[in-house]
Amino acid sequence: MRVTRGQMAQNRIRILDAASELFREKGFDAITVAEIMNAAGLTHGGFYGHFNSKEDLVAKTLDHVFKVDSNASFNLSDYVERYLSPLHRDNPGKGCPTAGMVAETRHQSEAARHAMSDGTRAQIDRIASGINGEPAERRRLAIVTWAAMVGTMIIARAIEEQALSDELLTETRTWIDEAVGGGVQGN
Amino acid sequence: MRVTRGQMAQNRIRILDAASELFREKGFDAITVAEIMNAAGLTHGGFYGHFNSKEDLVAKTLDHVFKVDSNASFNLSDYVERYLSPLHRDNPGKGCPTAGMVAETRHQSEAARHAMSDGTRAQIDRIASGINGEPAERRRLAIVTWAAMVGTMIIARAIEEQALSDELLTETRTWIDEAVGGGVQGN
DNA sequence: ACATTTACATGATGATTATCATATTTAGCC
DNA sequence: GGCTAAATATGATAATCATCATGTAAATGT
Repeated sequence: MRVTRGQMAQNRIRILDAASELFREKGFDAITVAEIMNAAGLTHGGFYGHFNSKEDLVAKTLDHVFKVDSNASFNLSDYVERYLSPLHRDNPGKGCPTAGMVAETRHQSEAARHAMSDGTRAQIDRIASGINGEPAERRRLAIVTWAAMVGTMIIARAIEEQALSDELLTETRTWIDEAVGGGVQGN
Repeated sequence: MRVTRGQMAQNRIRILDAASELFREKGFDAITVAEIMNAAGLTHGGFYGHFNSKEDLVAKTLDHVFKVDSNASFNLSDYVERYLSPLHRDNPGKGCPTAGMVAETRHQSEAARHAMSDGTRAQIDRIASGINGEPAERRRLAIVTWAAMVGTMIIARAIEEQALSDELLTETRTWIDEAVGGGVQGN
């Protein structure tokens, strides 16, 4: 049955939101088009009215999730504390799109990798804006901080030994506090 | 046709080596059992004489690759320089097993995640052994260094924009040189 | 109001792929 | 040297899934 223009636009968002969460949670390959549509409250057939292919959806999902992400207010210390937490580690579906999807993005379309470029650049700029010092130093520290956060989260999620996983989170957080804490701007 | 005990053992290694390279290159899901067996010079049917399932192979491959890895001689500065290079970024199949497989390991069996734990712990110890200072500080810096290396490589491989990708490699390398360079032991 | 288009549902289809069944050959043991 | 079991090859099978085909109802424009 046909629906309103507005309803259709809303459905599209619901699909993107569902895809975003499911992809972060289980990965692009493990999630089926039908599962995404179901999570969005629709059936699989309608999918191709919204997207050209699953590949297309992946790219659009990355665009979408980085757009949403950029609207949040940002305080570096708070962000790092929430990021490097067991809660975040244990809930990838609601968590950082980069930590959840970067690695798989390597095998995706150019459009998807382009979206990841944009998300990465924006994130580095955002982190750099929370650091004091010379521009070049701020940028370098922002890159290392972001890489360490993402790397720590991905490793922490992959390993079985919880004590080690916890330690990675704690130690990286402590290091960032020290390296960047003195340079944090604002409160 | 039946083969020698020795030949069979060698075939097993060939399967593990092939799996190791293909998994790093394309990911666990994208590679089929048949492809691995072909790369090992065998056909798909023989697979189940060596492993119980593909899931089993994934775990055994991680065990195998971290075992091989641990035999290499180790100098931190050289290692970091080779690691954070475009050559390494562009050849994941021959590259770091962690960078190539950690993210996907989250969705694998407990045995696989256990192997990843062991590999991670060994790697952190190895890096820490290349740093000077108090034990706790060495360990923390080793964790951050490793997380930043892995994170940088995963992101650098995922993004489309080469200039940004190159920059990530360079900046993380520069940071490690500064942070750890003064603390490097030996030559 | 009507005609038409469209958004979505239901129900194929064809490809892929892990795993199993069976055949074949020969190593390992007597 | 011959027997037996093992290692691999060849050839199913059954499930999964992206995508397509078609139906249906209601929204949109006149």
